[in-house]
Amino acid sequence: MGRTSDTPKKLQAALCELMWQQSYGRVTIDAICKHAGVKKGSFYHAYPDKAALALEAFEYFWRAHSRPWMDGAFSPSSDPLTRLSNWLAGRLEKTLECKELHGKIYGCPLYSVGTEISTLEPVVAEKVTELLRRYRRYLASTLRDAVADGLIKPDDPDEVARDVLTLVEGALTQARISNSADPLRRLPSSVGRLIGATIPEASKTLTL
Amino acid sequence: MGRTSDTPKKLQAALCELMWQQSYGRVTIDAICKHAGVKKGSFYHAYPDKAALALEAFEYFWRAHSRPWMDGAFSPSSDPLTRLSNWLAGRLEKTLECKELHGKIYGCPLYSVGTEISTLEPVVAEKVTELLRRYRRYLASTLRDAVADGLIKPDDPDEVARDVLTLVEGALTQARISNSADPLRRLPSSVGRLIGATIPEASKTLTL
DNA sequence: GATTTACTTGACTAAATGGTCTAGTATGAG
DNA sequence: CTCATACTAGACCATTTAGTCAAGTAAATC
Repeated sequence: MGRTSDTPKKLQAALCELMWQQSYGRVTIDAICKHAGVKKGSFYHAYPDKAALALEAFEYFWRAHSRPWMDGAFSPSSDPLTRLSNWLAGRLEKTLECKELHGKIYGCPLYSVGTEISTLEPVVAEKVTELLRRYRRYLASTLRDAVADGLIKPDDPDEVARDVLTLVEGALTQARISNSADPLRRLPSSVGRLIGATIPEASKTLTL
Repeated sequence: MGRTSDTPKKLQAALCELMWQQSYGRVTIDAICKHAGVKKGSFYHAYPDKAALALEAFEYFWRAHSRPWMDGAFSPSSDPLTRLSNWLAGRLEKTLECKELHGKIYGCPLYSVGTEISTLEPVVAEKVTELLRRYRRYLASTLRDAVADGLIKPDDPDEVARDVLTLVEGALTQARISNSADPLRRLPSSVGRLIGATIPEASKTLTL
């Protein structure tokens, strides 16, 4: 009974984009509504406050962007090291596209927004931590495959996966701060150093 | 002529601490003034706005905290790998102290504030980038020494220094988001993996 | 000690912002 | 078709916030 609505989805997408480009704190409720094409009354009908929306916005971000993209890049149909190459090359490419479009590098919302709200909204920070864990699984699985294929030494793959993710997220953050893609360009060789292997050159034709 | 004043210094220290614990955007001018024990008129006499103060606050942070501490940890009187060990152990120790005191891990203000303001205050972001460069110098110099001492392989020390800093800053960010010191505990072995050496156990008695 | 000038004070303004409320509207179920 | 109900609209209010200003105060220099 009653009507249905895609207002929540619109709000999630709006907050997602705005807090990624600016910051969580800088995005006002009015701005979210305006960007989503939704009136304030509808906002407060859907969510009690910004934090509640943020919680779902991160899940939306995962469902709509991260997961599909990660599933493609980390498809077991590629060699383990090629998966890593795909992943890194893809992030660089997307970053460059974005810079072309907006003149600014935004990095990864998990880290940028996560740091900002960690003292303010612990619940949202926990969600971010969970999403980071999901990312890590792709890496751990890939590294296990690499060990199985004899491509890297059998260090603890879970430990190394953590390091790789930390390094990549760190580089994305660096890229945002300095508004330069250079930290990302260095990643293949850096990650290679970390796992003790050579990450293959990215195939230019890859589209994901 | 006229009177002198330590208002700027008080404001720098206040913003430094507040934006580190919370975030740049969340800290209001009133809060800074209150925390510094300074009235608003004095604030605007000293600085045109928050960004101008932030610029000097970061320099204050460097002068008063980072530099003295880094100079101690990276003293060439220690072995290169011991310097790294000192550095990592010290950050962990400070982090744990802070958590004991405030119940929260704050990470590194360069990354946390840097990400937040990068789209808003490019000038401040540039200052952050410069400070990160200063950090990197300690690492590059240490790695060069390590190569000279035959402790690590002669990879490009500047490149590796970048990676080490990125990894450490990434771990600090992770620690802040998850409010856990675990990412920092893993650092010695992670950094060791990255540079291809074993970082020695930290000497517990070290005070810096 | 006089004087000049840098600094301090705190009340004031205007704008932005989070949040509320009531009247109205569309739509799914019977 | 109609009715119950989830949703929408947007004016409205109370606070918070950045920034101003004019009058007052302290100290460095002569």
